[in-house]
Amino acid sequence: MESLREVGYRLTPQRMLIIAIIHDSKGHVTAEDVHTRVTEQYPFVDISTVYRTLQLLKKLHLVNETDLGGGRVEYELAQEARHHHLVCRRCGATSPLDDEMIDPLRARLLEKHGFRADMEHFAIFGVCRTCADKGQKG
Amino acid sequence: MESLREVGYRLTPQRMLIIAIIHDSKGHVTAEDVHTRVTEQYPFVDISTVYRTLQLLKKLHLVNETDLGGGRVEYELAQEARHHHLVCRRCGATSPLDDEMIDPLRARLLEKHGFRADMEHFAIFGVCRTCADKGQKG
DNA sequence: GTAGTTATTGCAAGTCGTTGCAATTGCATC
DNA sequence: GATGCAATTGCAACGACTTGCAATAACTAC
Ligand SMILES: [Mn+2]
Ligand SMILES: [Mn+2]
Ligand SMILES: [Zn+2]
Ligand SMILES: [Zn+2]
Repeated sequence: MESLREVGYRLTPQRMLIIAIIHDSKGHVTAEDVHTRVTEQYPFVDISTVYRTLQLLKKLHLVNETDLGGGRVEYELAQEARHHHLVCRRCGATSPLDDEMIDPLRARLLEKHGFRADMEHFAIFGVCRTCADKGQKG
Repeated sequence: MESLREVGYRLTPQRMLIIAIIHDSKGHVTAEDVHTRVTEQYPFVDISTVYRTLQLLKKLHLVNETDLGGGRVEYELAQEARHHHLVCRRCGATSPLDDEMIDPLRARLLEKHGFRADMEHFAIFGVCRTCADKGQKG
């Protein structure tokens, strides 16, 4: 919470509120979600401030940003245990995916291309088992 | 080119032009690129028609859509050989990535989760070898 | 505590992309 | 080749997010 100041950023009431809200949120929130909750306590905060703060927290790797295809980007506290999401194009269901599933790819990219891939919080689109079964596709 | 009609869509001059432009383009183009070239030949086509046509071609798996972080989405003819892109967050360089690198992940997702992942044209962000070397990070 | 410096904010305007709707047009049928 | 109907288009309005800028306020030094 004080970490912002340690890295040379100013600790404003807006930022404190936004950070607290992100911490209190279970799972993903949109910028609009955050803005709604911020203005309950501090009515004059502009949504652009929320967006700018989220960008800052993302840059500092304190939050992850992901587009799960819902029309608005989602944010989440950067967890200890990295995870990702599978998103079904048919039914819209999302299920979490352990980072171990994609870690081999990260290793391969580093080994073969010298590329240090972030892959902090991926959304992988496709068709879930349930929908594939329904479609009799094999 | 006639494939649209075969699948039950109407073949309009706008669509024919847009498809021809995508075919003639080497590599990625933005909707604005396409619109600019369309209006050179057919001045009254609206950009919303370009967007709608690109969405349609994407749905039919004739083009791939990807956000490489450049502020506008890029489109590309769906190639025979699938590929992806590595994008360096520091220098902005992008390099193509053979699908073989991520195919094992696709297989693992199907095997362990029954999930048929698309992963048609991924953008993977991170730090390229050159930038990592410059930064003396190991 | 005051003053000065500069980051941050709120606001308004801008950008990229999507969408509702009435007018147009492709295409099937006669 | 005329008629009818639904798909498609152009246009304008909208939605999510970003950005320029002047006013404000956090921090630093006294
Ligand atoms: Mn998540
Ligand atoms: Mn490509
Ligand atoms: Zn599903
Ligand atoms: Zn680089």
